Amino acid sequence: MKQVKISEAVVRRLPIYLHVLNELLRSEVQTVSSQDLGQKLDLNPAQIRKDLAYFGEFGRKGIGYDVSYLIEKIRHILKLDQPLNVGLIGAGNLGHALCNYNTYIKDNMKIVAVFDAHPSKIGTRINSMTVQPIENLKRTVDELQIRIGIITVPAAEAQNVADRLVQAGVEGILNFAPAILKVQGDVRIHHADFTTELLSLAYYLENGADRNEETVD
Amino acid sequence: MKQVKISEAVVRRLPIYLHVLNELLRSEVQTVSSQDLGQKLDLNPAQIRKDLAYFGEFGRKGIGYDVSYLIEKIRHILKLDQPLNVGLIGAGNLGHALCNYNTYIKDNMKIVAVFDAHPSKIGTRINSMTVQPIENLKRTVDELQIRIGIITVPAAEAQNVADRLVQAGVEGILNFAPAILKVQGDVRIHHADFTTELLSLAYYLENGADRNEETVD
DNA sequence: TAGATTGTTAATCGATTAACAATC
DNA sequence: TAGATTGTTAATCGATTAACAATC
Repeated sequence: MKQVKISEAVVRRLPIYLHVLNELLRSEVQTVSSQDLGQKLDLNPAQIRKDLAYFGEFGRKGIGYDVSYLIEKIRHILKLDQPLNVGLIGAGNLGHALCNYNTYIKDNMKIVAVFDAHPSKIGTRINSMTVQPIENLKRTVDELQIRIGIITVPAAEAQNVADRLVQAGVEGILNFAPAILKVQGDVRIHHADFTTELLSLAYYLENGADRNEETVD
Repeated sequence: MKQVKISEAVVRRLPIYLHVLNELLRSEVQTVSSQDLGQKLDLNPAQIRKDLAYFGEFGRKGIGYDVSYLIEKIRHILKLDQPLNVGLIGAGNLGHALCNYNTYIKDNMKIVAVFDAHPSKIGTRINSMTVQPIENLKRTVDELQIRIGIITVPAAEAQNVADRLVQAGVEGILNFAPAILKVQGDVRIHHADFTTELLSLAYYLENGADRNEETVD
C-alpha cells in the first residue's frame, strides 16, 4: 500500500461525488462510469478515477463503478459510517438555520447540543434541544462525545469560542464567522464564510457603472 | 499593460486581504508589509505581492503598503466602490440569517428584495423588506437593478429558481442549496454549500470508532 | 471477439515560492 | 548610507489531464 499524501482538493471532492451518487441511487441507477460522473460535475473523468484510486480499486474495467458500493466506500473514507456528534455555538438566525438542516445532514452527523452566551437565548428551544449556557460546553462535549464544533457567533466572539472549543476537546471546527481563527494543536478548522464567495462574485460582474446606457445603434 | 488571465484563486484571496486591511484600519495602522499580511493570514508574502501586482503597483519599496490606499484599490478591483443590489430567494431560516448579515455586508452590497414561492411566507416582513411572490422576480430585478441573486431554497427547488434568476437577467448567483446548478450564458455561479466543508472535515478526524478505549498502560 | 472503461504512468499545465535588482 | 521591502523573473512544486495497457 503506497502511503501517498492525499491533497485537500481530493478530499473536498469526495462529498461532491457522494452527493451525485446518492442522487443516482435514488434514480435507481446501478452503475456509473467516470465519464458519466465527469459530465454531471463538470470534472475531468481522469481526475475522478485518480481521486478514487487513492483509496482503493472500487471500479471494474469495462463496466464502471457500482453506485451503492461506491457510496459505501466513500462514506467509509469520510468516516460517515459511524455516528458523529456535533455541537453548535451561537443560537442566532444562522444557528437556527443550521439546526434545521440537521435532518438533511443524514450521514450520521448530527447537531446534538446548542450553546449561547446570552441569557436571553439560554433555555429557549431549537427543535428538540434546549440552548445551554456556554459554560456547559466542556461538560457537554465530554458527555455527548462531541467531536466537531460549529461556530455561528458574531466575528468579535469567534476567537474566544474557538479557544473554548479546543479546550473542550473537539477535533474539528466549522467556522461561519468572518474572522481568521488561530488555534493550537491539531484541531482542524474549515471556513464556511460566504462573504468571501459573495465579494469575489462581484469581481466577475460586467463593469456596470452605467447600466442605463444602452449600446446605441 | 499586460493582459494576463487572473486566476480564481487570486480573486478569491482579495476579499480576505480586504478583511484584514479593514481590521488594520480600525486599529489605526497606517502601513503594512506583505510580510505582516502573510503572518496574519498564513500566506507566503511573495504570493501576496504577486496577487496585488496583477492589478497594479500599490506598494512602495522599502516601506510597504498604505492601508487605506490599498483598501480603496481592492474595493475598486472587486467593484465594491459602486452600489450593488442583491435579491434573495427563499425566506426560510437561512434567508433570514443572511438578511440580518446585511448590515455586516457593508461594501455597497445590499439585499434589497426577498422572494418566496410559499403563500405562508409572502407578505411577511424581514427587516424593512416585504417578502414578495416569486412571480414578481423579473419585474423587481428590473426595477431595482438587481445584479446578484442568492438562492436559499431547498435543493429540489434550486434549479428552478436559478433558471428564473437567469431569465430575470441577474449576472451572478450565490447558491446555498446543496445542488449542482446548470445555467446557460455567462452567468457566474458561486457555491456556498457548507455540507461539503462539514463532510470533508470528518475525514480529518482521528479514527475514533472506539473512543472509549483508553490506551492501556 | 469487439467495445468499454478502469487504474496508473507520463506529460502538461498552472500555481506557489524563492531570489534579487530596484528603490524608498 | 544601511536596512527594508517592493515588483518581477526564474525555479519549484503540485495538481490536472492525456494516454494506454490491462481486463471486464
